[in-house]
Order: sequence, then C-alpha cells, then structure tokens
Amino acid sequence: MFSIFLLNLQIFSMSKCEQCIIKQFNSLKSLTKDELIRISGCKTTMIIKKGTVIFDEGETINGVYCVKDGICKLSKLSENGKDQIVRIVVKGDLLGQRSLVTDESSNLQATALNDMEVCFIPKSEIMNDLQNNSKFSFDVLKDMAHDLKEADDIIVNMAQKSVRQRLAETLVYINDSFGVNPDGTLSVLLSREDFANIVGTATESAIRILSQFKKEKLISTKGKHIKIESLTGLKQVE
Amino acid sequence: MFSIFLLNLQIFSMSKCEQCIIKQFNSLKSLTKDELIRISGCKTTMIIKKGTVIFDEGETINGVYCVKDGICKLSKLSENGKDQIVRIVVKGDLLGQRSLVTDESSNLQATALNDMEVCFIPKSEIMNDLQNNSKFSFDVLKDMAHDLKEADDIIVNMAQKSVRQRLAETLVYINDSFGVNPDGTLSVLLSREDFANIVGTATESAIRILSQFKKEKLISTKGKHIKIESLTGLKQVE
DNA sequence: TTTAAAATATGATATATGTCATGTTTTCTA
DNA sequence: TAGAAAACATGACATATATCATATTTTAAA
Repeated sequence: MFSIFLLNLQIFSMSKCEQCIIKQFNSLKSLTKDELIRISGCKTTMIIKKGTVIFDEGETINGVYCVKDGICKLSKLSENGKDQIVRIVVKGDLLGQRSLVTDESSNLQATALNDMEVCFIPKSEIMNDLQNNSKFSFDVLKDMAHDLKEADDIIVNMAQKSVRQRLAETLVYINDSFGVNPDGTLSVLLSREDFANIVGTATESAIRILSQFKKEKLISTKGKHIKIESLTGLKQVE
Repeated sequence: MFSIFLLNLQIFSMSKCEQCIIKQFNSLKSLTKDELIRISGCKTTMIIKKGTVIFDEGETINGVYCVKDGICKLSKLSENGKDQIVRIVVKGDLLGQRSLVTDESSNLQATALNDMEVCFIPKSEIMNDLQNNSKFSFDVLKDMAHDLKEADDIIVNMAQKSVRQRLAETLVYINDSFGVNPDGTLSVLLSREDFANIVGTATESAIRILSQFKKEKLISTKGKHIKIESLTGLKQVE
C-alpha cells in the first residue's frame, strides 16, 4: 500500500509550512514558528489523483493530512453495500484529526473527489504540540466541536426530512460552503451517485429528483455540472 | 428561569469533587487534586426532576454538568415539530462539554429522563484547566472524538437502515450501554414516543414494531418496561 | 374512587421511495 | 475515431412507513 504511494502519488516538496497560506484556515495556525519549522521538516507533500482512496475504514492513520488543494469525501460502507458520505473535506481543512486523539483505526474512508495536493504530518511529530501548545489543542477541540454540531444536524435531517428536502439542502450546502465556478456551476463536482450517498437514497431517486428540480427551474445542468437557478426556491422545497 | 432553579431544583451540597467517585468516569479524573478542590468550591449540586428541561436550544450554557445520577436525552426540534434525540447522557458523563469550547449557544436541548443529580461547574472556573492541564484537555478531546464517531455511525444507520432495524439496534444499544434492572428490564425507561424520536419515525410506527418484536418473542413488556428476550434475535433483525 | 388525560395499541389507507428493467448519453480508452 | 464502459435518465411496480381514525389501557389528578 505504502509502496504504491511512493511510486505514484508522492512528491517531496520543499515548500515550507511557516510560509504556507493554507495553515491560516485550520488549527495549524496556532503553532509557533519553531513548531512549524519542525513540522515542515518531516511532512510529506503528495499529489493524490481523483478517485484515489487516501485511507480506508479500519486503517491506522498515524498522522494528519493538511489539504492544500482539492476536495475529498469521508464515507462509511453500510451493510447493504452503500457508501454513506458523512462529510466533505476541502482545501484548508485538516483530514484525519481524529487519529491524533485516538489509537483506534479509522471508522471512515477518505476518497479524493478531484486531484488533490495534501501534506501528511506524522502523528509522532505533532503529538508533542498537541500536548504542550494549548492554543493548538484548543483549536483542534473547536474543530471537533464544530464537526460534532454539524453531525447532529445531519442526524436530525436524515431522520425528519424527505429525500427531496435533503437533496435540496445538500445543493444549498455545497453552494454556500464551497462556492461556484465562474460560469455559476457548483465548484464541487459530484456524480449523481455521490449525491445519493450524501442524501442517503438510491441513485435513481437522486437522479429523478434532480430532474424534477430541473423541470421546476430550481437548477439547470450541463452534463454533471449543476447550476443553482433559484437558491430561495431550493430553500423552500418541502 | 434561574429563579425557578433556585426555588425548586437546586440543593447546595457539601460533597467534595476530590472524593467523588463519579469523576472516575469522565475527563474530570485528569484534574489535579488542587484543581478539583477549587472546582468543588464553586460547583452547584442540583436535583433535577424527571421531565425538566436542563437547557434549551439556543440557550447559552456557560458551564458543564457532571451527571452524578440519572439519565437525560439530548434532542433537537426539527421543523416538522418532532424532537429528534441525538444522544443519551448517563450517570458519569459530562453534559454540555461543547459549551466549554465554543461561545455559541447550544444546538441541543437536554431533558431529564428520570430524576437526576448533577453538579454544575461554571465555565469561568474550568476554562483555566482546559488551557493549562493538557491531560484534561486531551481527555475532553478524546470524549468529543468518541461522540463524533458515534454520530457518524448514527448518520449511516439513519440513511441506510430500515426503521425496524434501527429500533432493534436501539434496544441492543440501550441494553449494552446502560444495562438492565434486577428483573431484566432495560434500566433506561423510555416512552414509545422517545423510542420513535431516537429512531426517527412516527410514534405509531415505533409502537407497531415493538408489538411485532413482542409477537416474535424478541422482547416482552409490562407497561412501558421492556425486557429483551433474545439479544441475538434482535441483532439479526433485517 | 371517579374522572380526565395521556400513553399505548391497531386497523385502513395514502404516499414517498426503493427496486428492477431498459434505453440513452457521456466519458474513457485502446 | 470506434467501441466499451460508466453515468445518466425514466417508466413500472413493490413496499415500508406516514397519516388518520378510533379503541383500549395506563397514569395522573381532583
């Protein structure tokens, strides 16, 4: 597994964490300059191709990924064979934070949704900072609290809202959180199957409802690119 | 609101955190003796009657509750008027940890499921420890990571499993996590409506499926007390 | 104890969504 | 560029679950 990484995906980069703008967006901003310099020395920058599994359910991660570019999904295989997406991680986020806190293996699979550039920081190097730099650990704590809140919201939506509503909200969420391309299409490009796996429905149902939204002029599509035509309309879907 | 607490619910107790066995079960165990003595001096012990709302959605909590006895539910009101239960907090747990980390108001409501005894520790008193005692903050981090993992699992179950399966799993979960009374009935006593609100279904559906389980000899009931007759059977429900 | 209210129970029916089947379009690759 | 494979699309039908209606039982209150 690791050898594949070495062959195909890994590029050792000379770029320095201390100067990296990305860290602004996550907990790493709370590290001191000295800490960043040390981290910089042991990190591994890698390019990950679209579709690649970054880590799998049950795998021990032993570090954290700082996402410099691209987007990935965190999903979990359910017994019926479907892959439920529980979170989307984008440029600027840290991926695999949970592994710093627990020695358990990952409960989720991470898969690149487009080509990504990430820096892997070994757990051994960053654990000291988590222990000694309280500003940093408090930031990680905040992050996790935020994720937990979002997860609670998702539970409520899953339980109480229709597939139609959940799909509408997913479109709004992606629009609001990750923005749009110059042509107005959603910048996060997902397959119909991905949408189904976020919403928790059959792929056919997701396709069908997207078609309905199109007829109702709430969205327009070219290929798999989706453009929101009426944000307010989507928000009112019942 | 607070005056009601003072009149009906609050009892100032002389018991000391340093000697309290409950702390063994949560992050407070990582506080030093000195820290515990200080906490002990500013905590407020209260008795909370069954059905009382401990804190509501949108309320600012400003502290954390250590549950000495009893059980409560954390729920969130959805737009359709249903109250989705996202977590159950029992004796030994800390309630409202998220409030320590963020200044946002609570996204959840906490309601006592039976008579409870809790100690309220003001945020102002414990924040220092969260900043300075890294063992303590790491414990809180672990707790939150654990909750996050459980939340992810719930999302997958909500999305991919039938109501029947979810209800069976809820029974198993309550059995495994919170145990049974001497007569074998589940020690956490929930109304059919509570079950429906955990599973995310209509109350009638929850009742109906529990009746089916009864017919299938998976459980037995007297009044609202439920006894699991076949744990393996419940685990195999499809 | 009697009465009222809440919780539990069950039937009948409606409906959203899943499943299966089939066809079309887009994307990939040799 | 052709051919294969994957993704998208839509119809027909099955089914789990919601909703509404109405008993019955349990709990609370007067």
